[in-house]
Amino acid sequence: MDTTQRTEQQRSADRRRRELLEAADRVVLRDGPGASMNAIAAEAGITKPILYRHFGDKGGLYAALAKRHTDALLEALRAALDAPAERRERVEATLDTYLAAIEARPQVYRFLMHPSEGGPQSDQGFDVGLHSAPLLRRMGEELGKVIEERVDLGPDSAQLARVWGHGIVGMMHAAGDWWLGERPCSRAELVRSLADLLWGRLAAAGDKVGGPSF
Amino acid sequence: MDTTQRTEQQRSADRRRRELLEAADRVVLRDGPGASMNAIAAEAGITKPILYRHFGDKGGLYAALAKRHTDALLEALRAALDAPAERRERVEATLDTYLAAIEARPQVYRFLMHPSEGGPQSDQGFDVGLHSAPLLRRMGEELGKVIEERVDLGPDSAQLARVWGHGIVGMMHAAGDWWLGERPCSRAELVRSLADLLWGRLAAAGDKVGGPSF
DNA sequence: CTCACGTGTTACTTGCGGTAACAGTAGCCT
DNA sequence: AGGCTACTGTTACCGCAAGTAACACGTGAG
Repeated sequence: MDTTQRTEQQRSADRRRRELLEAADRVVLRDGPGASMNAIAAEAGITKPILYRHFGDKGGLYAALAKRHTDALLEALRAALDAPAERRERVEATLDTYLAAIEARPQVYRFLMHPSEGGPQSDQGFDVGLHSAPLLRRMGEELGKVIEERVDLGPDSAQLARVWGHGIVGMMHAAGDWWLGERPCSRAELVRSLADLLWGRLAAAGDKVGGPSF
Repeated sequence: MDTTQRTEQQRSADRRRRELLEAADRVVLRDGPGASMNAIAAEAGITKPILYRHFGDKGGLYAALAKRHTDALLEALRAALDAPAERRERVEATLDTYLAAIEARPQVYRFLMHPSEGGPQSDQGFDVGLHSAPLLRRMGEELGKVIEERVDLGPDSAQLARVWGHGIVGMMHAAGDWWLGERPCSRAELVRSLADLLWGRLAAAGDKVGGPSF
């Protein structure tokens, strides 16, 4: 049987794969999301066809690359989410974890969310919709699950929790994206503002009376 | 003076421009967001360089195309947002307006948000980050302004309102995107769920006691 | 020794965005 | 009238990136 040999070679292949991914990571961080397959292959010290043998096409490489970061981020979020603390505290910790991650590695973040906006002639890229969506979807689904597990929402809780999961993730993402671009306030303030929003402060606030021109 | 002639020709150019945009619209709706400049030119009955003379580059065409739809959507949202009604009603109307729009024209929506995911060899596209962001940004800014105008948030209201504007838009967008893909419930239910979230139901709900494995 | 197989290469095709360089046509000026 | 300008349109091309075919080297098994 060749099982032993096969596993041997598979290990070798896996190691190469990891090396290639790390090289791709370096290139993406340096050249921005518009990195070409040629550039990645060069960084890895090899040539294009090998990349294609390992990852099929550019989407495959991207997916593998995204999965690494996505998994790491999701794990951090899960930790914040599952901490034994008050709900508000957990929510703030989760928001802060996410925002800290995108603040610490904006290049990675931009790669995952908005590929192809780095280089001079820029685009020439692949697709984001096919990959960024999965990241947000996964986050939304996970959060939905956690909400359903830990919060008592009465009937239809499953549906409601999923809606909220995706909605909250989207809120976090959009606000984070905007914040990262404009930096209008500190991270802590942003976290607090968003938590306040989730805590119903919009409903609780009063109308402004002396509105303009009404 | 050649002002008359100039305006004359400008009008002609504007008409052509509109025709080209409509052709582009048709192609994008048919071929998905991966439509090539050649295809658009062919649909318009002309050839590529004319498109480039009118729009500069693909980004220009995309921006013009996006602006049409974006403006229309924003106007509808403004109407729902500025209606003379209770706040919760206005919020629900706005959410419903947005969701109805993306439900009615999912192709347009997918083009604006996730270009390049239609065709078989798909990508080969331009960038979305540079264009979808502006749409969400504009919506977030507008909503933030309205919130600041109409809701009494105490000190720091400007900042808070902007954060909330972007956050709520992101929530709406992510939930709508997910909903559009999976259709897990009716539009009305989704609107209600999201409004409930904004109304602080997350904070108000109790913990689930018999959690699994804790 | 040879044969299969995995790793690597060069050299190519295809298809895109984008750009010259050229051709026809309308109106204006003298 | 006849030429000048300005616009619209074309064909043919460049550059570049994704993806592929075909060939070359090394190595362990029979």
